[in-house]
Amino acid sequence: MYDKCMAQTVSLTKSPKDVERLAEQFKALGDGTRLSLMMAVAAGENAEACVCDLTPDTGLAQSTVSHHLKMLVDAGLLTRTQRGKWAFYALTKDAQKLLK
Amino acid sequence: MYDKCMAQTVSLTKSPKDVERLAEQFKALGDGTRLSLMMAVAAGENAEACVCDLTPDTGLAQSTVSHHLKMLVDAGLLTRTQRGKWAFYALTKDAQKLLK
DNA sequence: ACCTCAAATCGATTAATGTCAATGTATGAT
DNA sequence: ATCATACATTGACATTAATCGATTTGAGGT
Repeated sequence: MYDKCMAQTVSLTKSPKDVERLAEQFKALGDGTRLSLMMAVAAGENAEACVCDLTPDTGLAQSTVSHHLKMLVDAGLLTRTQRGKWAFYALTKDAQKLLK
Repeated sequence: MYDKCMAQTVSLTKSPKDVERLAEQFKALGDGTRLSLMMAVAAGENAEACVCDLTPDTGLAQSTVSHHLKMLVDAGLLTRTQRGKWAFYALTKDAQKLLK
């Protein structure tokens, strides 16, 4: 019935580097804890939040939350701003695009 | 200067189950190999591709590619259709939304 | 029936990730 | 100067994930 595989793949639209960067962002979002953190930040007043507000809801240690937030910053999904004793995190453009 | 943390988080818009599902989809996309597979599928003729076309570009073993494709199907990002000896994979609506 | 080809599954190994407790650092208050 | 608070970093541990080779399944062809 079928005598050959009809499909043909063509060259990708994104460079390998772009793919890796995008994969890094997806990976950062691909964890329940981190995705919840992102949504908590987005839902915060002025669309930002500090660690002290974010930690309790997670049920995790503060150091763990801090670690996850760093990953999200490194992936270009959150910005970090120090204000007084607190560090405020907010979504980047990339994050808004991916979570839209 | 600042005497309290001003930010307040509010309840999330998505249920925990939705968050977990979405996180699973992001996790599935959060791997260079799988993301490349998704783009190769999208770029294929009729926006579909079979394993035999996808495998060579990855440089990985066929069993590994098959494993990744299964993960993408389980996450609801790809559909699988058997045609003759070949299995054709295509993007789901969810995938099109996330990769747009 | 047998053979071939495409793909999936299995078992094992190695690498990466999530988590915590403990410690370090920086900021502001007393 | 000391202290408390808010976060970050480190080191260790347990779990998960990526990968391969070998085997199995399934669909057609001879």
